[in-house]
Amino acid sequence: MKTQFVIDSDEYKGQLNLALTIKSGQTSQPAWLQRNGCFIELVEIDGIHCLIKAKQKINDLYAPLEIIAESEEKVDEESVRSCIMNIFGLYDDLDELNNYLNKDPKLAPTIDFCRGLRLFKAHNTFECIISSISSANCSIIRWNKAIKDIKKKWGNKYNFGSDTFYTFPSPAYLQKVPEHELEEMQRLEDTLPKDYVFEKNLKSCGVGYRAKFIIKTSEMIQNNINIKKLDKESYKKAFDTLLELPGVGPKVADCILLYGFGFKMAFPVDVWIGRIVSELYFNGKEIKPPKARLFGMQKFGDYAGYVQLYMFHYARKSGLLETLKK
DNA sequence: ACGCAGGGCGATA
DNA sequence: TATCGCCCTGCG
Repeated sequence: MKTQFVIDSDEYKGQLNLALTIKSGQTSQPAWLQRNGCFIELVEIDGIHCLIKAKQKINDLYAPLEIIAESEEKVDEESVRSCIMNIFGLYDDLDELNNYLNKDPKLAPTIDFCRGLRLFKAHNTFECIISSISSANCSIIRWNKAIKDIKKKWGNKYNFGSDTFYTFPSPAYLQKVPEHELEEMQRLEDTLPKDYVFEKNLKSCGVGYRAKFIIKTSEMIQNNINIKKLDKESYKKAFDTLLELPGVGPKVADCILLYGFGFKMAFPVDVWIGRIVSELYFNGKEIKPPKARLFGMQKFGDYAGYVQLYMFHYARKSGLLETLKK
């Protein structure tokens, strides 16, 4: 089945730069596959796995967003539409955001660098949680590869034409996978061929010491902690709940809340955001992450998530980041 | 080769 | 409550 439609710029507020939104290196989900100017990902909508193709003409921030959804069963077009609107941050009012940024002399310069940049939300909250845990103390390339490996080893395979995609495994499934080679070996003891290659364990995905965090977190989400209702909670309560998960500290929790659950007042502080805040608002005096986080949340309120996104992209593109490296 | 970057954790005061 | 060494791997 194929569902095809367009989202015009008059259906949301402000501009859209689809490519920038997807590629701005946000922590929550691996980058979408890019081919022939299309961005492609397998997304579950109303319980149906759909191959989503998203396309926007380049160099026109008001160009319509063209969507094609392919699935075996028929999927409701309105469901696809609202899912896409959410993923690409099209419910956010960028005109209003720019007005806000304009009032702060430190933030006004970010506007020109970030036109049409929106918060790229995760389509699978569990995947978002595991991605965020994997991203801690880790480069983007490395955790992206780790997530890809996890999907390939334990996800369900979907073929669309010549393309193969994998779902992200469920918590119930992921809590049971072997942590490392030794555990994989012990489980297979009786049936082991002589030349067996141990590669179906979490560590072989390159997650390092985070393997045990990932398994324990999967177990807790399966058994104790209900993440389905997290977006109905207050920010504070949801934050504290996430901190119970192993491998989740303040930065990771805020990424999950912002990109996975849409809490726009979250202000995830990594070393870079910490340095940028110190530079812009404290004359370069070092502000430690917990302080920077509180400062950001108090100063920017419901804009905190966007401010963090815009600050980082601005710092990267303006050369500020380079000067902060030393 | 080898030292460092990147968050969270557990032990320390 | 804050600080510190360690965890793992890719990169320069």
